[in-house]
Amino acid sequence: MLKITRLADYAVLILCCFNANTRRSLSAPKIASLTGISIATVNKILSILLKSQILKSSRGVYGGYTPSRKLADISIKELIEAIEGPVAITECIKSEKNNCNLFDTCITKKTWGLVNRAVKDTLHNIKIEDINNGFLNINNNKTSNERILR
Amino acid sequence: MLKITRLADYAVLILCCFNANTRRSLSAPKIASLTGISIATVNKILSILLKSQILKSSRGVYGGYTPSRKLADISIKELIEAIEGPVAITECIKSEKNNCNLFDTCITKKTWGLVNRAVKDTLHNIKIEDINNGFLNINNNKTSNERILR
DNA sequence: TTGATACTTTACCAAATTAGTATATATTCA
DNA sequence: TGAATATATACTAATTTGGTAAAGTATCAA
Repeated sequence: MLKITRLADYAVLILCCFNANTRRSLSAPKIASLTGISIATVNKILSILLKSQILKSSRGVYGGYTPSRKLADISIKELIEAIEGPVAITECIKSEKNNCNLFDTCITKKTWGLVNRAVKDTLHNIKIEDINNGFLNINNNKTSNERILR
Repeated sequence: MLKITRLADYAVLILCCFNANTRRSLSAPKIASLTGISIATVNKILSILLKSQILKSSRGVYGGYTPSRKLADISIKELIEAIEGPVAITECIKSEKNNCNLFDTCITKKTWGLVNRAVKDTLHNIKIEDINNGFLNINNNKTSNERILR
């Protein structure tokens, strides 16, 4: 199904807990209580986001997590890819390594490549800050209007 | 993962076997040999597309399948939805029925609604005929450029 | 130095989804 | 009547997913 995983969904929700202005770090238990996600699951996600260097952390009593970059620079696409790996709406997109028997003869491969790019662009253009501001403008950028893909 | 199922992928490939000009019907074995998909799997997909009234069929020695409508009017979105059900990139999109514990409090719900619409639009704008012509213009229509979603 | 708080890593498992196949039946027409 | 075709249902193996558990390591303040 054309669906992101629940963990990726959670990752976005978690990033939305941080405030663009105050540089406050948040502990995992705090995030769990803010979002309603279980602490174990929160931990799992945070450690992935840490490895992807989207978050940084500090240990100890006053430890916690903070975004490594501005919320205006962190996109939904990044978060989804941190959790799920590269966005690839079909098998043939993610691989040189031919994981589909039809790879060589298939005539729709090219199409999926284009669709994939369109989806990725959409996800890339939505930043956490946009969500927090409650204001979203989901358009491809102007250049995409002239883009004729073949 | 943000991926369509392989069967949905196949469905698109199968529709691409039909020719916009000749109204020839194709048998399941013929489609299997054209695409390289196994006959059993082809049968499975064809019967789904039949129920969705995207294809019509006739039995008997000269039987086979034909698209119910023009290839210019059949979108990728339709085919994906025939196989997988409505496009819903998150749990909260497809349901009144609250399948996510966070439904009531979640602040990203609205965002996913907008992303979902953008993805659906993209898929809707690609028709089988476009693929067969090898010419694709994946843009949202002009009105979408002015669309400010909030 | 000790204990509370928090991060970190790894592994596990149940449930759901997916892909593919198999089997049996019905219809058409030469 | 038999060959070619559609139609329907059920089954299974493999994979993915969501969620949890357990056993650490680090920091800091009392």
